[in-house]
Amino acid sequence: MESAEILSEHQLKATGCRIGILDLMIESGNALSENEIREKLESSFDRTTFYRSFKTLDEHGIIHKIVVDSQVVKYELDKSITNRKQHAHFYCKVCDAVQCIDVAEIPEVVVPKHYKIYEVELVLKGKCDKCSEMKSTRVQ
Amino acid sequence: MESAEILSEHQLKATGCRIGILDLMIESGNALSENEIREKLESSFDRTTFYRSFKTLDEHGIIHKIVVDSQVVKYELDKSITNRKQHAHFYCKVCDAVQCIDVAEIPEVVVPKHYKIYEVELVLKGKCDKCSEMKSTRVQ
DNA sequence: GTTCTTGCAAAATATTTGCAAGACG
DNA sequence: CGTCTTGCAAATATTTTGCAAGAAC
Repeated sequence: MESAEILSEHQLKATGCRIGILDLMIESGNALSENEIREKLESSFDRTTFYRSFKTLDEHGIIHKIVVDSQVVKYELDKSITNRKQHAHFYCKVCDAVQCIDVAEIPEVVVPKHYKIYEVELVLKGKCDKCSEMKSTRVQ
Repeated sequence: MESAEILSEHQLKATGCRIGILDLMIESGNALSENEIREKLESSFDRTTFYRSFKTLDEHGIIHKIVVDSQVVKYELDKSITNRKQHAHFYCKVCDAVQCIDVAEIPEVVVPKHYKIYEVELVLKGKCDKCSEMKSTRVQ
C-alpha cells in the first residue's frame, strides 16, 4: 500500500511531510521516533510540522504513538497497513532501542461499566541482548 | 509498613521529601503524579528534589514510574508494599486520570535469548465512565 | 564529621500555539 | 480559489545538571 493511497483513503492531503513519514515507516517496518524520522528523511521539515503530522496520522488511526518513557516516544504504523498482529514493545533501558515482540496473546481486560478502551499497550522494559553482554553497563 | 522503615531497609536516608512522598502514596493507595504529590504535601520541596527522590526510590524498586503519555507520568508503590497484585493502568484520554485495573493475568512474554525483562507495563487508553457520559467530549 | 540530600539558578528537551505565507485538490 | 498545512517565533512544561549550603547517621 502506498503512502498517497493511505492518505487519500482518509481524506488527508498528500503533503510532503506525511508522505515522507509514511514512506519511511513502511520501508523501515519498525517503530521510529521523531528524531529518527527527522534525521533519516532527505527533505527537511520543521519539528512543529512533524508533531502536527504525527498527531493527524494518529487521530486517523494510521499510526500509533508508543510512549515507553517520558522522553522516549515512538511511532508505528497501524497493523492494518503492516499486516502485523498485535504485539508488545520491548524497551532497552540501556540503549533506548524499542523493538516489537510477538506475544502469545494480550489478555482481554475487563474494565468497569461505561469505560471505553481505545488502545492497549504492553511495554516490556529491560535490557536487550547486546546490552546484556556488556557487564559494566548499569541500568538506570 | 512505615516510610522510615522502608527507607532504612534500603539503606536510604529518611529525608523529608522521601518520607512525604511515601506517606502520601501509602495513604492514597493510588498512582500519583509529581504535581499531585507536590500539591498535596504540606511541606514544600523543590521540583528538582522531587525528581531526584522519585529517581532514587524507583532505582531501589520502592516505587515505579508509570508513563501513560509523554507528559503524563505517575508514580506508584511497589506491590511488595501495597500487597496489591500485578495490574494494568487505565488512562482516560479526556480527564487524564489514571486508575489501576485488575487483570485476569498479564501473559508471560517470551523474549529473545539474552534479553532481560525488569518491568512489564500494561496501559489501557480510553475514556472513563464519567467522561463517557459527556457526549460532547472529544478524544484527542 | 562524612556522606548524601536539598535548593537555586540555569540549561536541555519536548511539545504546543498563533499567525501569516504557501501548497493541495 | 478555498481549505488545510507549513514555518517561524515564542510560550509551556518537563526534566536534568552543577554547585554550595544543609541534613542525616
